[in-house]
Amino acid sequence: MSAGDFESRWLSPEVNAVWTQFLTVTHRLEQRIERRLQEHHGISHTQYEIMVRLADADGDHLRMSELAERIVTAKSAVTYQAKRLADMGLVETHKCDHDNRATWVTLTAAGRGRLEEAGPCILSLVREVFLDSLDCDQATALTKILGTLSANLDDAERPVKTQ
Amino acid sequence: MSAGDFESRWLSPEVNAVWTQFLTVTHRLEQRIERRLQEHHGISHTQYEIMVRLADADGDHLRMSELAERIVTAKSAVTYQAKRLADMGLVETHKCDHDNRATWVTLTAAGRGRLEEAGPCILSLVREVFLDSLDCDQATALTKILGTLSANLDDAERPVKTQ
DNA sequence: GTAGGATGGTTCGAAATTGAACCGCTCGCG
DNA sequence: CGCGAGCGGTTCAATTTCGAACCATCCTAC
Repeated sequence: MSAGDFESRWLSPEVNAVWTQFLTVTHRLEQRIERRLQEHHGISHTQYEIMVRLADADGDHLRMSELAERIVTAKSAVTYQAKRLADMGLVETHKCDHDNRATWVTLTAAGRGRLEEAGPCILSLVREVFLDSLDCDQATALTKILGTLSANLDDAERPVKTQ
Repeated sequence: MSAGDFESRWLSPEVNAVWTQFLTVTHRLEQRIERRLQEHHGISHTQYEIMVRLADADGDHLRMSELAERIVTAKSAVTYQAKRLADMGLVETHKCDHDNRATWVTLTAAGRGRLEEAGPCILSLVREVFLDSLDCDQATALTKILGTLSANLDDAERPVKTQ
């Protein structure tokens, strides 16, 4: 508590416990989602997230790099997964008229169908294990926490453009 | 708000936004940690976590499966990473006297040294981007949230032993 | 004791992710 | 126009992770 030198380099035991638990809990949750999705619906969490973003998008389509940005992965991973989803018939790819470089990925009817099965299934898990346990104060706190965390990450990402 | 059928299968827009942001933010944070660790200290986040758990443990050693449980990965992944850490000289493995099946993994002096460099580096990142932004209420809310989330995951993990 | 089931680890193959290298296309500026 | 910078995607090798199969050891009950 008063060991300034210590505190500045490491975390206090309590804070450290919170941080460790954060890591543990996010991993465990991720694993449960992954398993549920894989077992019940034959898709990975990444593939599910791709489809969710497409369904949210205007006209059910998005470019490769837009997808990469939204699901926070490398572009090459999106190329790979889009191919797999296309093989499954859940997604289609075609060139964009306006920009010959771009590749559109669009959700097929089958893709939408699969999403309508999988969505409620995994959302019920998320609610059950996570969201439903929050009381009102906790929910607003979590919202705020995520907001500032997001903003901090944004800031940290522009290394030079400071100010 | 009143569309009961809708609400029960999907998430309300606001809650959905929180959930999406949760996924995004955890991914982004993970990536920043990974990159920082790799660039500045030549180890992956998994390897770092292994060493942290060892340093926390009594006598600086832990068995393979204890490690697997604590960092929440498959046993085979621990075998793999322990081998890599051993190649770097940061860790040593030897058989346990009491149980011939078990393999002890212990932190070497070099490992402890590396950890003492890397720890403050990544913890400062975590504080800067995450922990320091929390006010008192948010911190206690987060602690509680993580606690119940953890408990919920525990419950969900015993599929049969209900009651 | 000893058979059978559980526990601890390793090995193997399959799948996924990453970053770098690369190609083609677009756009702005002279 | 046309050149060069930068964007959008793909490909490739390297790394990591997972789960299943497997072996060895331990332990309990008979």
